[in-house]
Formats: sequence, C-alpha cells, structure tokens
Amino acid sequence: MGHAETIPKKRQLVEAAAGLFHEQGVATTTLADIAAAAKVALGSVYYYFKSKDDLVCSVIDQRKDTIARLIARQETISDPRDRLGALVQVWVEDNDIDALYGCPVGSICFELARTRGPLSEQATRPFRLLLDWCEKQFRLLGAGDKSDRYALHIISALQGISLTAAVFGEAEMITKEAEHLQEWLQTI
Amino acid sequence: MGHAETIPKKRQLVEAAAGLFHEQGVATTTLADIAAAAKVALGSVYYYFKSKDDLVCSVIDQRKDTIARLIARQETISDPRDRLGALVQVWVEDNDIDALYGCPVGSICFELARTRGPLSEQATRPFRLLLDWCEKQFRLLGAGDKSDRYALHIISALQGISLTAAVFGEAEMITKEAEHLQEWLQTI
DNA sequence: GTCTATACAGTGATAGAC
DNA sequence: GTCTATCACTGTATAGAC
Repeated sequence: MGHAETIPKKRQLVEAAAGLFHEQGVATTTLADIAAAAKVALGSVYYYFKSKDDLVCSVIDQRKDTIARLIARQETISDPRDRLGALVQVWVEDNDIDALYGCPVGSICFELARTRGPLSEQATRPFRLLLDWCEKQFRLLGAGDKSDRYALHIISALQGISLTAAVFGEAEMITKEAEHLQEWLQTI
Repeated sequence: MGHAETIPKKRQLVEAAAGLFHEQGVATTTLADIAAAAKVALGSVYYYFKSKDDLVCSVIDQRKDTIARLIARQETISDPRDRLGALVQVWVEDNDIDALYGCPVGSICFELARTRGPLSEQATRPFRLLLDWCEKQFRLLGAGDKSDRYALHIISALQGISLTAAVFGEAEMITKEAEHLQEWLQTI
C-alpha cells in the first residue's frame, strides 16, 4: 500500500549516477559522490550493486531505455523524413545541457568503449539502437543502399556537434548545425 | 656535442603521456603509467613538471602544435577545396587508431573542457585553430556568410565519426563518412 | 535494508640520498 | 638530474551493528 509512489532507491541511485557520469565522466565520479546525490549512505550502494562496474552497467541500460522511448515517441509521426527531423530537434531542445557536458549517451559510451574492457560491448547498444532506427527511416525514404551511410552521417553529425559545442561551451553551435542537418534531410 | 640526437626527457614524457591519454583518457592514466612508458622514475616526473595538471597542459600544447603543423602542410596545396579534402584524408589515414581510441585531439579536449576547470580554456585552443583554418578555406571558396557553418559542419562530422567508430571499433565507418564529406565538398 | 566503521590498494606529491 | 622511499590522502569494497 502506497509503494507505488515511492521511487525505489535502486532507481534513485542509477539516476544520480547517470547525471554525475554525464557531468563529470565515469572515471572521475566516485561512489561517495553518487551516494550523496542519491541521499543514501555509501555502504548502502553495495546492497543494490555488487560493484561500481555493475552500477555503470545499469546506467548504460537506462540510457538504452531512454533511447528506446525516444524512438518510440517518433513513431507517431507519419513521414519518416519528419521523424528524422524530430530526432535532430531533440538535440536542439537539449542544447544548453549538451553544450556543457556533451551528449549524455555519446560521452559515456565513448568513455567505456575506449577502455576495450568488459563494458565496451554493453556501451555499443544504445548507439546501435539509434543507428539502426535511423537506417530504417532512410530506407523508408527510398535511400536504398545509401541508408547506412546516411544513418552514420546523421548520428555522427549529432555526436560531433555535441562534442564540439561542449569543448567551447556554446549552445548556439548545436542549433546552427541542426539547421544544416534539416536542410540536408530535405535533399534526400 | 651530440646533444642534438638525444631526445630530451621532457619531450619523452610529454609524448608518452599523449599516447596514454589518447588510449585510456586523462583521468584513468596515472603518473606511474606515464613514467614507466617514458622509462623514467616516478619521482623524476616532478623534476620536469610541477604537477599532473602541468603535464596535461604540455600535452594539450603538443596537440596544438601538431594541428599547426598539419595545417601548415596543407598550405602547399593550391586549391582551398583540395586543402579541405586533404584534411579529411588525414582522418582516413589514421582510421585504424581512431577507431580504437577516438580522435587524439577531440577526446582529450572534450574530457578536459567538460570539467569546466582551469584547463578547459586551454583545451579549446587546438580546436579553435582547426575551426578557424577551415572557415578561412570556405571563405576562399566563396562561401561567404556560410563559411562558419560549413567549418563547424566538417569539424563536427570528423569528430563525430571518430567517436562513433571508436564506440563500435569499426575503422571502415571513418572511410565511409569521409567519402560522404568529400562528395559534399564538391557541392560547395 | 540501512547505517557506521574500517580494511586495503592505489595515487599525487615530497624528501632526500646519490 | 635521477633515483628510492615514503607521506598524506582518496577510492573501492567489506564487516558488522542496528
């Protein structure tokens, strides 16, 4: 009774970790930081997660789910071109936060994939989801063989502009590149 | 007498650090790692650098110089369009290493800029150099007002594809996106 | 389940012999 | 200049009371 409205502590920890990983990176974020942000004791973290890597794994999973929901939301749009345009607009909407810390998905996936450790395979999943969805949209647009190239282009453009805008801390860079991408989409 | 061929230890440390920062990131690379790679004792690092941050600063500076030399080399090409094309080809040449660890400039600049610490301003410089040079080339091509947008597009495309290829560990992604960029350059 | 206390392994940085 | 030894501190992880 009433346990529907209590956010489970496990989720609370994952969300706090996700935010801190985005702002500071995985390597520089300590479990003490996360515990404090989630308002639980340091020792309690190990009741929910057997290690830091285990928590990191849950964060990647949460990011993957976010992407999945994002994609699902676009499916209500009838035209595949408009769906891709709407995806680009997501970056524009988040341009202020992305210009500070980069893309929340790209930054963590890159940091973990680069290590070539056990988490690197896991880190490809949110990306794969997004890439495959884009390719499908281009295919629906009749791009045929070029669909995978186009998908790669739009995703890497969004990732690259997030990185570049974060380096300079300039949110307008994202809107500028987004306009460029929207124009390009019309030519497909 | 003969000191021309002895690589100064300071440079040796900077190069070892640059390599490790690229492969593992700044945060996860220890001074012990760097000292071992440069074949000097841990304590000796502090004879040349007053802190880890000081060494990091030197690495950024070295990256900036590398970009400066890269740009200078393109100046021998007469057509600005070909100069930009040659820049893209640099990423293709290094596609194997970039597909493992990302762009050596982008990864470190992003990691440091995100912290919003004292090194973040320093970390923008290699990027600024590259961006300004590209804008100048587009201006020479007659792109006028659009030159800054085009410069942003080419740089963020190169950064984004490096990041994406590194996530998946697929070097062919870089060549694929490079072809796309080369075709785009012809339309300017 | 949640907490405090603590063990244990690094890590940046310093001291001082040679 | 280059080294070894060590300090002070932080971070992950565990033990055990409640």
